Amino acid sequence: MTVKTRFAPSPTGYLHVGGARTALFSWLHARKHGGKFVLRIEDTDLQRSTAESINAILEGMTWLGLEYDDGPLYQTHRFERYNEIIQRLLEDGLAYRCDCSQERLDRLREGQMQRKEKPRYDGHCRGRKIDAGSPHVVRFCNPDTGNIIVNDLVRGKVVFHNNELDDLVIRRTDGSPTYNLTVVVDDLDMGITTVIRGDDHLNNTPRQINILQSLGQEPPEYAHVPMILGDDGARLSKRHGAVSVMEYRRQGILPEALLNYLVRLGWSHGDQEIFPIDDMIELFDISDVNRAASSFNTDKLLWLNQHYIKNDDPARIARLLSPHMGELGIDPSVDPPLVDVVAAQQERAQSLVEMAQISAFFYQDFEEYDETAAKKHLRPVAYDPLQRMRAALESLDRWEPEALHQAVVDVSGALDLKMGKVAQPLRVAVVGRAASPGIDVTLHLVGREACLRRIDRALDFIQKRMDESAS
RNA sequence: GCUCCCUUCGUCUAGUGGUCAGGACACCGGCCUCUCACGCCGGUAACAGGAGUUCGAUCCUCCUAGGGAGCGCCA
Repeated sequence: MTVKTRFAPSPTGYLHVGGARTALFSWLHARKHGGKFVLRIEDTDLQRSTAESINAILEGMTWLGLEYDDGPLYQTHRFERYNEIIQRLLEDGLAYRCDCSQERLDRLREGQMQRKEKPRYDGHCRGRKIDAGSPHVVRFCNPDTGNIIVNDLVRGKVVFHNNELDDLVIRRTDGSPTYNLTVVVDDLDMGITTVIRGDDHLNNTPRQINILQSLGQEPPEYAHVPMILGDDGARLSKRHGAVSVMEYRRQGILPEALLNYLVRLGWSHGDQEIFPIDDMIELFDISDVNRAASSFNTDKLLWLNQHYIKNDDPARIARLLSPHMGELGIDPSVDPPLVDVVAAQQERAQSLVEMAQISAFFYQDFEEYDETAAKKHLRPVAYDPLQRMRAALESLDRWEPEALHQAVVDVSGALDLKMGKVAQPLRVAVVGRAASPGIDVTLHLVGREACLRRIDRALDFIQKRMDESAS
């Protein structure tokens, strides 16, 4: 049988990293086994489902490259089918109408809680004949005895007792079907062989198996993967920072870095840390996923991100960096070529946002010197070296890295100074900070005109300092 | 409250009835070096607790503690 998995989010928010990870696992499982991966939108909650949310989910899936072979399928388009099944269950006596009032249910619940029992429906309407024309819900007639055994691919064997379960509502008063019914019907109709989802659904599984069996069907395989926690061990939420997949894109994370990070959360293959997509598909095995929840660690994600930035084709990184430059008000299509900037900065940034920030000086004069850098390097002792550097640079007829490097070496030699004594003031003068790519590449990319202009500015700056201390 | 699930360095994890309990991120040293970064070398750091089984338990069993999920006319 061909493997078929699905990702079935409810469109009530953004695609968050936890959802993205279960989607990734499902996708990997399908790809590994040459199967199909389906995207299904569980939008039966008409109050909370929104079109924006659907778009956000689709956008997130696309960005991550988790392409689906079928879908998106919408549950709201399938109400007829669900009703057909509900009707069948009613006719077979496996479901029944219930008109218990909210008050009665509340009272029942309250009494059970007081007696320290698990709150659940008491089957009051099971034997009653309720007119189909009057307001009612439909409940599934859950077996009273026996066990349900789930052989979970991640959890192993989990046993549930039917006497712990109750008769759940499968159709609301307004005629709409509920989650536990729709999942069962959809997974069945779509031929899903492996249900991979968050472990918050583990407790729903026996109910769904019961419905499935009452329809005369065999349950699919299940794999309940643990959730993702925040740095502090609490359930991941907005206060931990970014939870939306698209937020990571805004923060300059590469999709392959996020995927690599997510696949290693709760899963591993020996000591391997770097997993390009093809490796993941080859090596991933859903049954190797850990049972315990794991905490999201942004530092490690950034490390992976830096790894991918560092090792990727500069042209691609430049393309991805471009919008982040735009955010800073820089037109990335002017000189120097963004690809050259990327090549120079590739090992120096953990994110595209950071790369944009540390690369702005290539395109525009900086506002102010970094205070400590100026204090340390733009001092009176640096005046003479800077002035000589300016002269040397001005007379240079080739503005190329080798020639620029030689110029710095020559000036240091002439003054009998270590190279750093010349290069650092020069760097601060040209970039405004104490850190940048190699001084030769930096000067080259900034360009002659801007370099000379900024050196003059630095000389003025030092002159002013000297004047001030003299008076 | 009841049912189900989980527990190895701060974090992600490997691991076996006998290991100096391994790797990665982070952190701390050092090297490289015009700065930063990269890279390289080294270091700190963990089997939740208690019983039992066993010649021997991180590993098997039970209990406790802690964490999580579910118990909706939400999904």
